[in-house]
Amino acid sequence: MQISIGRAARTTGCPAATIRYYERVGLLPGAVRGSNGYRYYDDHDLQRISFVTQARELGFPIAAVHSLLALASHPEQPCDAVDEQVAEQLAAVRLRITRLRELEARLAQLQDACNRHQSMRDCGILAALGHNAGS
Amino acid sequence: MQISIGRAARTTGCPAATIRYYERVGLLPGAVRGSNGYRYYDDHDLQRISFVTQARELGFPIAAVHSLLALASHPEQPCDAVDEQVAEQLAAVRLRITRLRELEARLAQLQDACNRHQSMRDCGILAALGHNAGS
DNA sequence: GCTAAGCCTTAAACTTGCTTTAAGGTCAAG
DNA sequence: CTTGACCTTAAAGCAAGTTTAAGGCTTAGC
Repeated sequence: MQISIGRAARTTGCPAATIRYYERVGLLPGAVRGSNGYRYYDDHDLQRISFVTQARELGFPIAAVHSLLALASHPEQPCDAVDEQVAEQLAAVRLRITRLRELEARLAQLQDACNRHQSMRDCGILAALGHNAGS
Repeated sequence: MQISIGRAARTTGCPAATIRYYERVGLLPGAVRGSNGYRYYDDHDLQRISFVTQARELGFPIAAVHSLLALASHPEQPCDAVDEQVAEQLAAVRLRITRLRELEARLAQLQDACNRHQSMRDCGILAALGHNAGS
């Protein structure tokens, strides 16, 4: 069952332009073309698009998705390398969460610094940004 | 007291190339130039560089820093608008934290899905990525 | 049969927030 | 007076797409 790129986009949730982009950067093989030049996709292609989309949504950079795909094409091998990639990505996500929480604390503090007065002259926010108080 | 861009960079922690970039995009006024064409900065300039750097570190997009600077230059006005920007940014950060925690949960699950076996054929990770299990 | 909407094609430019490179002028030390 | 660190500019590169321009296909309605 062959479907056009627009339908593939609606099916997978990955925009058509992005599918073309993934093809260009080698994450997807060149699609089968109709006599009109249109790309057509079957179930297998859709699965691959989903794989890439899921991996990207999980925050894996394009290069990491490349290597996941390469690993996935050798089902005999042990999956240690895949594990490692996941662990790495998990660590990266946790680091980002930590950073963002620090940021959240600073912003909340900034919010407190204002709150009680009306003119910007005495607003703690602008003062805090001015010199490196708060960091 | 005038210092060169390199010293200003070391003092503020903002790389020289980035200071030039901020000047180009209008976050910093054009610096005073020596007869050699070099940029020179005084304390006031350094404060402005710090303001911009701090705001960027807090995740404010360039456009938001622009508007914070515009607001900061009218000290008579009430600071509601500044509050609002901070609140907005805080909300954005909290949203990102939420998203990242979801991501963390999915990745942790993915990690569990493997763990117990050795060949990629049965590895839950690749299976989970293949179709939209796990999402 | 014809037209208009809606889908497809490509290459190339735009986005954000810088960083890096290339090619060259300047300045301070030894 | 030469070496090395610093400064200048314009331009290209990065991630990861998105948007635009200019054009061809296809299909439903009249």
